[in-house]
Order: sequence, then C-alpha cells, then structure tokens
Amino acid sequence: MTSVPNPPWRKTRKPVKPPLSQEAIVDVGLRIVDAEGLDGLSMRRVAQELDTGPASLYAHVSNKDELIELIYEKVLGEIVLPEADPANWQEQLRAYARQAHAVIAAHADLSKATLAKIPTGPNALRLGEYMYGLLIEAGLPPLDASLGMDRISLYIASDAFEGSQHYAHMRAAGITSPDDYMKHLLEQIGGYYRSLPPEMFPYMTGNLDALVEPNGEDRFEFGLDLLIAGLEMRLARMRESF
Amino acid sequence: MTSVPNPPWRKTRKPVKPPLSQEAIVDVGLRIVDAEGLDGLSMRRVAQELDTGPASLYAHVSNKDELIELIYEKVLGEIVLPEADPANWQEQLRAYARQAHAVIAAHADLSKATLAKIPTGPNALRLGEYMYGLLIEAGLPPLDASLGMDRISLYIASDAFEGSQHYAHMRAAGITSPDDYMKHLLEQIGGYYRSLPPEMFPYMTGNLDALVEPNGEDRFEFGLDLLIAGLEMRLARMRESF
DNA sequence: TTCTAGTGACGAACAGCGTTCGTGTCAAGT
DNA sequence: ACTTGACACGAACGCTGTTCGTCACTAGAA
Repeated sequence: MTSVPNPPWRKTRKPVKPPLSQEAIVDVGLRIVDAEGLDGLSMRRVAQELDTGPASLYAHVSNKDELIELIYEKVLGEIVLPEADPANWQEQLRAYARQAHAVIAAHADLSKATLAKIPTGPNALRLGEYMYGLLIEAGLPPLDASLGMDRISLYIASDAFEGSQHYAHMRAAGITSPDDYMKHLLEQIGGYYRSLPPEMFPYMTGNLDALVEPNGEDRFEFGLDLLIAGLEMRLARMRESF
Repeated sequence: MTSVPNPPWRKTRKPVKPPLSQEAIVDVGLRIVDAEGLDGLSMRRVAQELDTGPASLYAHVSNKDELIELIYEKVLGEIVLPEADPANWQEQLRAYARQAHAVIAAHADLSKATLAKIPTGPNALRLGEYMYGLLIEAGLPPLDASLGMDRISLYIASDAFEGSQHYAHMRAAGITSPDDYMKHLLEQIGGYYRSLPPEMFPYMTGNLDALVEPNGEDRFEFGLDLLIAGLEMRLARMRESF
C-alpha cells in the first residue's frame, strides 16, 4: 500500500491484526464449514478470511486433514454428557445418541470427517469412555460393550452424514426452506416410485406410502431403537445363561 | 506423431481404436477406482486411459458425479439375490447383507458414493424391492419394513466405507499386507490407549483388550446382529399385541 | 453426385485446489 | 551489537472439473 518508511519517532508499529494461531485458524475453519460445507473449506479460503496467504497457515497446521480433525474435535467438545445412571442405561444411551447426533448434524457435512478417520482426540476419547462405561455398568461383557460403542458411534456419524447430504442437495437446488425441499423431494421420489412397473416391483409400488412417509428424525430414531433393542436382547440372553 | 498426409490410394484409414461409449468410460472408471480408489478417479485419468482428452468424455457422461453413479450402479449389478424364503427371513437378511457388503467393500471406497446420494438406478431398486419384500413377507408392517430396509442399507454402506478408509490408510502408509497393517495398527492404538491416565479413562484402560481385539468382520457381524435382533423384537411385540 | 446439417472428438483455456520453496522480517538470546 | 531462529508469505508447481470453439466426418436431402 505505502512504501513510506516508518517515522523514527514511532519506534515500531504494533500490528493491528491479531497474530495467527492454531485456534484462530480452527475457529475460522469451523465458521466456513458451517456456512458453506466441508467442500467450501479450502486453505486459501481460510487464509483469505485471516488476511493472509495460504502458505502462512502451514506454520500452525501441518495439513488440511489435520485442520479438519481439529475442527471436528472442537465440535465434539460441544457435547455435554448426561450424568451416568446405569439402571436406565437404555434411556441414557438414547439421550446421548440424540445429543451427539444433533451436535454433529448442526455442522453441515463435517460428519464426513469422522467416517474417514479413527477419532483419537481428547474429546473423542471422553465420549468413548462415557459410552463404554455406560454399557459395562449396564452389565454387558466388555467385548459386547466395545462393539456396541463402536457400532453406535458409526451409526450416529453415518446418519448425520446422510442427512447433511440432503441438506447440501437442497442448497444446491437453491431451496432455502426445509419444508419446501421435503415437499419437492417427496413429489419427485414418490412420483418416480409410482411410475415403476408393478409386476417388477410389487412390494414398493404396493406399499408406497410407508416408503416416502418417514422423515429424517423418524429414520434415526428407528435405527437407534433397533440397536438398543439388540443390546437389550444380548444382555437378557447373557443373564439367563447363568 | 506424423504430419504426412494419407496416401491417396488408401481412401480412408479406419480408426484402430474402438469408438468412445458410455460403457467403455464406465468400465475404465471402475478399473481406476479399484486400482487407486475414488480419489484416484479423475476425468483426465479416464480420458488418458482411453487415449483421448478429458473434453471428449462429456459427450457420453454429463458429469463426474454421473460417472460415479454409473460406476456404482454397475457394481450393484454384481450382487445376486438369494431366493426369497420368508420363513427364514433373519438368515436371508443376514446372507443378503453379507453379500452386498462384500461386493461393495471389494471396490475400494466407492461406498462413499452411496452415502452421498439416494440410489435410484435399476439395480438399487432391485435390491430395495428384495429387502422390502423380505421384511413384509416376514410379517412386519410396511412402515417397519421400509425403515428397516433403509437402516440396513445405510449400515452396509457405512461399514463398507469405514473399512475402505482403513484400507486407504494402509496403502498410504506403504504397507501391502493386511496382516502387517493390523499388527501395526493394534500396536499403535493399543499403545496409545495404554498410555492414557487410568483415573480419567478407567473403563478404557481397564478393559483394553476388548477394545482392540475385534476385527472388521467381527464388528460388521455384531452390528448386523443388533439390527436383526431389533427387528425380531419388533415383530414379536407386534404379534403379542393381538 | 453434391450440398448441408448435425454429431462426436478434442486442444486450449479458466478458475480453483493443496502444498512447497525461498525470501523477507522481526524479536529474543548471547 | 550480532546472531539465530521462528513466523509470514509471494510465487510457483502440478493437479482438478468443466466449457468453448474448432475440426473431421457421416447421414440425409436435393
């Protein structure tokens, strides 16, 4: 902008913009993901938001992958754990899953990151320890508790991701209201199913309403019910074998 | 290569290479995905393999997304459906899930494509109709059958994707043998868990073996058992309410 | 047979990406 | 006062998906 040297009576001009830091980078990154999705996140975009060049970020973050991991860890920190009460482990597990799902789903398609990596950050460990303890105290053998935790975590992340894809399609189609999108989608899919030849697809064409009726929340709850009921059955079978 | 004009006595030289077609493009695309993963698939790469430029592909495929969808549909065609036998619906469902999982997992991280889209191709419909019919004939009300089909499809795809990520990490680390990778991973994760402070993570550090012992197949089977058991319980509860 | 319309092939280019290199700048330690 | 080291960052490399304009060629009409 200006090449005039600093006047000698003002020794050094303190920089007006805050210095770069990993935290600032992660904050900006999360803001971008929230606003534009994971695909909208680029090193250049983050740098631009911080009034600098992309190369400057690499002093604080070794990778784009690492940046995404840090963003994800920060989001996991938003989850607050209900007090453990092993007598009602089913309801506790359900409450935890709902909350974790809601928090993750609130940040666009960030859930893609979990599916792609084994989470090892402090917050991921905190959540894992919680679920593991809950299932062990409920009476499940450690192996079942470990597998149950693993499967439920996968379920939460994958459903959140699937939901985010719908949201992305909605935005790509230029629709802003989720209701309008749902209506649009139902008409489109429903109409398509209706046009299928009934002799080839007797069940789908014959029971069409049940296919298109349930919304995202219904689907999530149903799957969660199945998983928890499966764990219950395992626990009951284990108990009666003694 | 050569700018010498065609000799006039050879009227027209028939092109030796086969003409471009959607099928050829999809075939090459699938081969690339198998060999290098979904990230290795690029329009340029496909064009190169077909001895042409990237622009030529767009006459047969409107999009990279459409290409991926076509590749996925082709893979789904590899799944052969067991004859329906509603009396043993649990075993049938299990067999179907295993096969679908195996087929999808055999093609690197192509499963990412399903998670990202609602499958509407002919093969996806064929599989959906099969599951829907199986669950309805088993006695489940259509809504439960619809949701069950939806959740099991999601589970198959998401587990296949998670598995493919491990495979990708393995290849990125330069390890070729899955056994070596497993050993490497177990040492790394196990060592990390062991180093955690026991007062903060009593359950994980206290029941460490159960965390790292099960392999990918164990995990898939466990989750599948949970889902099927959940459906069984639903069916039983429905029957006793009459 | 000659002209024309249309289709597929494709080189070149655009705008964007993650990442690295080398240089510059500034503050702390000796 | 001088050196050292950490951070900042402009420029560039090689890659991406996609579009534009041009070219060759084939099929049908005149």
